[in-house]
Amino acid sequence: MGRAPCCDKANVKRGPWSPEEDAKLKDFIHKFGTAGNWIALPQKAGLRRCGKSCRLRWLNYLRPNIKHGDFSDEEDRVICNLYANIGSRWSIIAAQLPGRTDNDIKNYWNTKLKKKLMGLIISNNNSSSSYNNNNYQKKLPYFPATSLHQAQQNLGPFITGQEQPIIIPSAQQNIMYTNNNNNLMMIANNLQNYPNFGATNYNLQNYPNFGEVASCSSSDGSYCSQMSFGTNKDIINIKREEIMSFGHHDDAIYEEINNQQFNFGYFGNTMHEIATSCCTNGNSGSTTNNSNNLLLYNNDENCNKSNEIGMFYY
DNA sequence: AAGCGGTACAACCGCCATGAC
DNA sequence: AGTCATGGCGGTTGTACCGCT
Repeated sequence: MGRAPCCDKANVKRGPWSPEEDAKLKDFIHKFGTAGNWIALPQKAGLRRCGKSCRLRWLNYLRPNIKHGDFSDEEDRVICNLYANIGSRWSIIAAQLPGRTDNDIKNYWNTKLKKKLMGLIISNNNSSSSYNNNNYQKKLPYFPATSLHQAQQNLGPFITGQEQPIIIPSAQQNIMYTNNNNNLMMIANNLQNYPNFGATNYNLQNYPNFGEVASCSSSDGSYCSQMSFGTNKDIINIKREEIMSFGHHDDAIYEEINNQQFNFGYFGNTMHEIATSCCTNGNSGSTTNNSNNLLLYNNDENCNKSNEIGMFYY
């Protein structure tokens, strides 16, 4: 037996609210408040609506001082910053933006802001030139680095000091990078669509040298096996064979650091694997020093590199 | 003008936490 | 301590609108 419905679904009106209904709800709440009981409110107010529907209508549209649309750059920045830190906790994000509702912010993120940020992904075969547009870059939020101490706390056992390589969970969602022009990119954010990914949380945006320099190089001319952030000391060794074999090891993702394997996340069972490589011009395998593109690929069922998801430019 | 696809956003659904009893 | 009603929340859906063909 399931939960009893909160209202008689057959006898309540659904769909868009009419101005008359809005007026009734506003009038009632102004006179009597909600009395702490939304379920009983519609009957008292003479509305053929579910109590939950009344609550939503009031909180999202009728209560005073609600703002709609026209998100400012500052609001964009706050949303991006918080999303990068806490994910889709819309109510918490909304609490930082007076007049904004969680629903509004959620819709804004899903329909506009995410695309705005992910506009940095270069689709197949496109050149990166359009992403050098200054007008666009100026609007990007910037995530300042904090302390090494905090970074070490966040990274836990995976950072042993600046002299040591660190793991970059390259496919972890919501990781922000900036280059030396303060241009920000969100990398691999689309991987949030793989629900089991991210079993381990990292917060690399607090790594002190993030926000400074990002570069990519090839050690043997055939593929990128190193990415550098900040200084030459901060080398991320990416063993491409491992990255190319996402999902091969019990659906886990490994990187090898100092001859030790670290598992830093899982994909679900049904996804096709993802491969990465760095390159300068969108062609896999043609990597050169100081490239600043990262390609993501879908792999097919046989784990052969298939179509490109997109190229991240940073 | 009609059909179609894409987009934006209001509204709904269902799960979960909380508090009253 | 257990049960249940309610509110809160995030994900998803429905639909109006718009631009393109």
